[in-house]
Amino acid sequence: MSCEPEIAQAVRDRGRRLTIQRVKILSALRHARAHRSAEQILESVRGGDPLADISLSTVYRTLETATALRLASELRGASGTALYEWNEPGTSHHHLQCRACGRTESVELASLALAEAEIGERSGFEADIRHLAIPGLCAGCRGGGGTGRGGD
Amino acid sequence: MSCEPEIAQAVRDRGRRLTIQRVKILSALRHARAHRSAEQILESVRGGDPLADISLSTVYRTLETATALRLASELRGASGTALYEWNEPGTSHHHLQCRACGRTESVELASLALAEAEIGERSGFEADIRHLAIPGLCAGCRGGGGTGRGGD
DNA sequence: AGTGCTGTTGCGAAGGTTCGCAGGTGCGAG
DNA sequence: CTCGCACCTGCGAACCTTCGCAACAGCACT
Repeated sequence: MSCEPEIAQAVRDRGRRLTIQRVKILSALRHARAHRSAEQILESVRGGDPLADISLSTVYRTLETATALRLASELRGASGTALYEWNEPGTSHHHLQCRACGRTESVELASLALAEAEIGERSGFEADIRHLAIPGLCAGCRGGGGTGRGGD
Repeated sequence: MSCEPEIAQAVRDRGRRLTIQRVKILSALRHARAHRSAEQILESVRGGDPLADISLSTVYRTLETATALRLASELRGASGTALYEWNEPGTSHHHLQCRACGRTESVELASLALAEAEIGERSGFEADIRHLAIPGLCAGCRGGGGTGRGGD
C-alpha cells in the first residue's frame, strides 16, 4: 500500500495531500496496463481491499487532479465513457481512434514534437502534446467495411 | 431559411435526408462564428423562428451526424460541455486550451499535416487532423498566475 | 399525385460526469 | 505530541449527453 513511493512523491511534490484514496486509485491505474474507466478503477480498488470504501466522485476528482498534474491522461471519445491511463514519465504516444469500428491503436509520432515547437514559437503557448486522441479511419476500415460497420 | 444550398447539398450528397431541423440547426451553427454548445444552438434556432420546435436530442444527433460527415467539429474539454463549430471546407485549425485560465485560442499548424502523413505511412491509419484540441499553458499563464490561477 | 420504405424526430429515461455541502483528515506549526 | 487550517472525501443532486421507442416525414418509385 505504502509501496508506491513514486506516486507519493509525485503527489506531494506538487503540493497536494497524500491520502489513502489517492494512493489506491493511482496505484490501481498505474498497475492496470490499459485504459480504464472511472468505474473500473473503483472496482479494482474495492476488489483489492474491501475496506476501501471510496466513492466514485473521489475517483473522478483524483483522476482529474492526476491529469492536471500530468500523472495520467484522459482519453475521451469512442464509447462516451472517459478512459484514463497512467503516464510513464518521459513517454509519449498517441491514440488513433477509428470512427468506423471504434477501435483505438497507439503510436509514437515524431512530428508532433515538431508541432509543440511550432506552437511555442508561434504564440508562446506551452503545448503538452504527449497523449492525443486522433480521429480517422483505421487500415481495416479504409478498405470498406473491415472490422465493424464501414458502410459510411 | 431554405437559402442554404451548400448545406442541403452536403447533407443529401452523403445519403442523409434533408429535414427542416437539420437545415435550421446547421444554418445556426454555420452563421455562428464561434463555438457553440448544443443548447446555444437550440436557442438560436428557436429564437430565429418560434415555430421551430426542435428537441435537444435532435440537436445532438444532428451535430453528431455533421461531425461524422466532416461538416462540423466537436471540441470537448474545457467546460465539460461539448462545443461545436462549423467546418469551412478545406480549412484546418487547432485549438490551444490553457489548463490554467481555461481560455482557448486557434492556430494553424503546418507540422500537423506532417503528422497525418507519418501516421499513414506508419500504420495505414487515415488520420483526420484538422481540428484538434491541444492542452497546455498559454503565454499569459506561463509567467506565473497570468489570467487565472497559474499556481501549479 | 399517391404510396411505401426507412431514416428522423420528440419524448422520456438512463447513463456518465460534475457540483455543492458538511464533516473528516493530512500536514505544518507550536 | 497536539492543534488547527485548509484540503479532501462522501453523499446526493444536478448537469450534459446518449439511448429506446413509437410516430412522422423525406425520398424514390409508380
